[in-house]
Amino acid sequence: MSMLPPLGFVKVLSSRYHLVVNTSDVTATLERICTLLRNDARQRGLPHGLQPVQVEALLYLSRCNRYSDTPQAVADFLASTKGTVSQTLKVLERQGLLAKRPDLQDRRVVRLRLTAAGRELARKLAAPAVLEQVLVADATRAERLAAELKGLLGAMQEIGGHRTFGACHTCRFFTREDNGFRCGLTSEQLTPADSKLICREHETK
Amino acid sequence: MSMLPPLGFVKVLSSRYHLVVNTSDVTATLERICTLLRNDARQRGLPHGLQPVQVEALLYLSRCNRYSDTPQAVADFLASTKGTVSQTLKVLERQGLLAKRPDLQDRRVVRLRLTAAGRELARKLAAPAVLEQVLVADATRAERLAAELKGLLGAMQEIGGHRTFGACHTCRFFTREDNGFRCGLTSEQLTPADSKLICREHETK
DNA sequence: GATTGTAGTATCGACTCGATACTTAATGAG
DNA sequence: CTCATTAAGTATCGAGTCGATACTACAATC
Repeated sequence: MSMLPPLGFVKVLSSRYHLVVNTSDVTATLERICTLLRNDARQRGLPHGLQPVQVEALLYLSRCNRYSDTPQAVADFLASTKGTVSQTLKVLERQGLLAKRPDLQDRRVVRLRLTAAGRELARKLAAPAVLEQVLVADATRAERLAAELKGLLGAMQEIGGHRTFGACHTCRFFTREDNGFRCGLTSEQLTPADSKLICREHETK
Repeated sequence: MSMLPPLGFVKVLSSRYHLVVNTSDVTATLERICTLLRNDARQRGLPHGLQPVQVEALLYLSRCNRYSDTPQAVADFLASTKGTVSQTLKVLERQGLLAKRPDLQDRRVVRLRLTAAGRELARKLAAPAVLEQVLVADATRAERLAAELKGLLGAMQEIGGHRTFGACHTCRFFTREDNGFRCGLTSEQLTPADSKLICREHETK
C-alpha cells in the first residue's frame, strides 16, 4: 500500500485568512457537482429522447446570435470536434428540432436554426430541476455563487484557450449609439434582443 | 419568434445586498464549467484509454473505504445504475486496473480493489490540469470556492436524495477514543488513514 | 493558378447508458 | 422452516457519443 500523495495535490496558503485550502478538495467537490448536474441533464432530456450533449447543443442554439449559429461554433462551445458535433446535429435535425440552411456569404458554412418545436423544447429544458431549487432556497448563496463561478469560468477559459461565449452586451466590441447598439467587429446594428444573446466572437472588456 | 422567458427563469431578490441575481445565469455558467471540466477529464483519460466515467470510477475506488468498494456503491456515487456500472467495471477489470473478489459476509456482494497499476493511474489522473492552474493562481479564490461549492453540493445532494459520500472523519457516526477512532455504525476501529477516506454510509453531523 | 486553410460530412470501433430479463443470495413474515 | 420479497450483480440490445481518419467543397493567400 503506497502512501504517496496524488500528483498535483497542492496546498495553497491564503495570505488573507491564513487558512490552508487544498486544491484537490475543490476539485473533488466540483467533479461531483458535475456528475450530479450531468445526470440531472440526462434525466431532463430522457423523456424527450435527448442525450445530455444534445440538450447542451439545443440550449446553446436557443441562446446564440446570428454570428454563432454554425456547427463549428457549437463544436467550440461544447469543446468538442466538428466531426462529433456533426453527428449530434444530424440527430437533432432528424428529430425535427433543427433546420440547416446554407450560408449565402460563405458557401462552406451551414447555418442552424431551431424549429418551433426546437425552441419550445429548449424552453422546457432550460430549467435544471435540482439547481433551481437550491438557488431559490438561498438567495445570498446564489449571489455569491454567481460571482465565484463566473470568475472561475473566466480563468478556465483563458488557461484552456477557449472562447468566452459571453453575452453580446458584455463584449469589448459592443458600442452604444444614439438610436441603439452596434457591433464594432461586424459594424452591424444590434437590437436590444440581440445584445442579450451569446456570441462566438465575444471578448471580455 | 416567441419572446417567452424560459421556464424556471427565476429572479431572486437578495435581502442582504438588494441585488437581483437570476438563477439561470448561475445555471448557464455552471453547466459550461461542467462541459469544460468533463472535457478536461476526457483529455486526461484518453492517453490511457479511459472514458470520463471510467476516470471517475477509478478515482472513487482510490479514495473510498472498505465499506464502499462495491459496484452498487460506485453506481450510487456516479448517480448511475448498477447495470451501466457493471459494464464500466468490466472494462476496468479487463484493463488490469481492478480486481473483483467475493465478499465473505454477503455472498451476493462483489468487492472491488484497484491493482497496483490502477492505484498508480489514479494518482496520475487525480490532477485536473485546468483547475489546478486556476486555483494555484489565486489562493483566496480557491478558499471561497471550496466553501461555496461544498455548500452547493450539500444542498444538491439533499434535494436530489443522494448520499453525501463525505470523508469518514466528518461523519456523525465518527467517534474519537483514547487510542484512536471508531465508527459508530459498524462499531469497528478506524486507522487515521481510514478516517480520511470516502464512505458510502456517510451522514452529515 | 496552385497551394494552403477552413467548414462540414461519412465511417469505423470502443464505450456509455436506459431498459429488460435474468441469477443468486439474504431477509422477513407466516 | 418455508415461501415470498428484496437486494446485488450480470448479460444483452439498441441508439447515441466521441476520437480518428479520410474525404469533399469552398475560400483565401501568395
